[in-house]
Amino acid sequence: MLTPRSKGHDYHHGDLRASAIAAGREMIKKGGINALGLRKVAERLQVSPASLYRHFEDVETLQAEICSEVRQELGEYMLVAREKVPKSRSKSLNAKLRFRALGHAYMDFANKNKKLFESAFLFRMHNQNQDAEGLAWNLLTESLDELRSTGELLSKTDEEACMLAWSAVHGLATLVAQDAIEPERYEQSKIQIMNGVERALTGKVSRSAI
Amino acid sequence: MLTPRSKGHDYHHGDLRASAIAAGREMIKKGGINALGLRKVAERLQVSPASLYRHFEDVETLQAEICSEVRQELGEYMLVAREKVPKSRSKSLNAKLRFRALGHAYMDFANKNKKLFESAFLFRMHNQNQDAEGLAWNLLTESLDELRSTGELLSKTDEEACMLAWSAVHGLATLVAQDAIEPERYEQSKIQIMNGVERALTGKVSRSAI
DNA sequence: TGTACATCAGTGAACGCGCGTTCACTGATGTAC
DNA sequence: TGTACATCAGTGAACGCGCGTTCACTGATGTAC
Repeated sequence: MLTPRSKGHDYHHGDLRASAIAAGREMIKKGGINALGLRKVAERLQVSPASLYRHFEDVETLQAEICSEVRQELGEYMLVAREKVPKSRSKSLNAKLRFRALGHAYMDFANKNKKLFESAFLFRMHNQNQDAEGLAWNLLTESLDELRSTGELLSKTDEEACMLAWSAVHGLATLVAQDAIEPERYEQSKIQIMNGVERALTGKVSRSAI
Repeated sequence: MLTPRSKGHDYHHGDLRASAIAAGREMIKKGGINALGLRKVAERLQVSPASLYRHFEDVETLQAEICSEVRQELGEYMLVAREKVPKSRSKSLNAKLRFRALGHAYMDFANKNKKLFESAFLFRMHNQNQDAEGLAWNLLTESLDELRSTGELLSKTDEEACMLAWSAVHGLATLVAQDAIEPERYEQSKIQIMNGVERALTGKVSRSAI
């Protein structure tokens, strides 16, 4: 069970599949979805183009798998951010802070990974609709449940809460990913969005939440 | 000054530039930004590929001009919708209705012209930053001024109003354009967004506005 | 422990394709005389 | 009104390029005996 590297130039790559996804991810990260190409991935991995067909049906499958992976990353990024929120005495404040952390994380991910974020939603595989986008979405509804259970959610707004929160946060994320927001205004904008959403959902904005 | 058509097969096209933009627009409308190609446009117009270089520096210029035109269309679509709003007695109700009309129009345009909308913001020409996107944006700030002058805008929200309104509306527009919203839920979602935004900006939602 | 063999992840050469762009050209048009 | 000429929007053929995909192949690996 020695590592295959030890034997001369490895005829077998080791884990070409994972490497291809990682390499493709980097290409999208740098140049957007159109920068990804099967031949370019092969060249980057010092491997023949044909070899990739052992692992992916075609180039679209590769695209879709990378995008799915990025959506998963986004969800995990949000999860981590939420868990970092320090516990506060008040349950309701806690719920608000956790909610805001999710929103911030979503937008920050888009800001840090503009091209990846932009691409992630362009190709959804039809076979698995709610795998990864589901994670971000589930975190949102979970968070709204939390707010609701502490009585912070205006009863009138309950139905529309999800839609508004999602659209507003996704909207700014999209704008920042497309460089439509001046970088120096981003942090401020992010807070404005969360304030607006919080005001719409709860009728006010907690000072300590800002 | 007879129409050039009258003379056999027209060697000169008439207005190749405008035709090319129109043809390109249709291609993007059907197949997204990647469906646009210089050779395809030429073929569609029954014209040699080289002829297009009399009117466009390269294919990117053509792309950019089409996208700019679509942004202009979007603004005009909003303008028309706003002017259709019947005048009401109350100035403040009037301002709200006009505001909502703008938001609805923005999202409706995206819903009716998914691919065009999606593409419109992908390519902004660097030479003219605020021509056409400016129109939609200017209508928004104009509308917020209107709300402010009737005293409907919460003073606290003033700074963030613009950002929230823009992000929320643009967010749903993006989602619907990418087929991330089930068609039968679109109308409802649209209203939810505008209710949420209005609540965030004014602290309440007028019954007569829904 | 050594040998024969099936497996299958890789190779490398070739395929056809459509793309954007170039170039020397042609012929319709409007203008000057 | 008729003719010579400059203009310039079109032609059509060719360019090189990079792409996704295919195919018969090769050789490293693990397994059965």
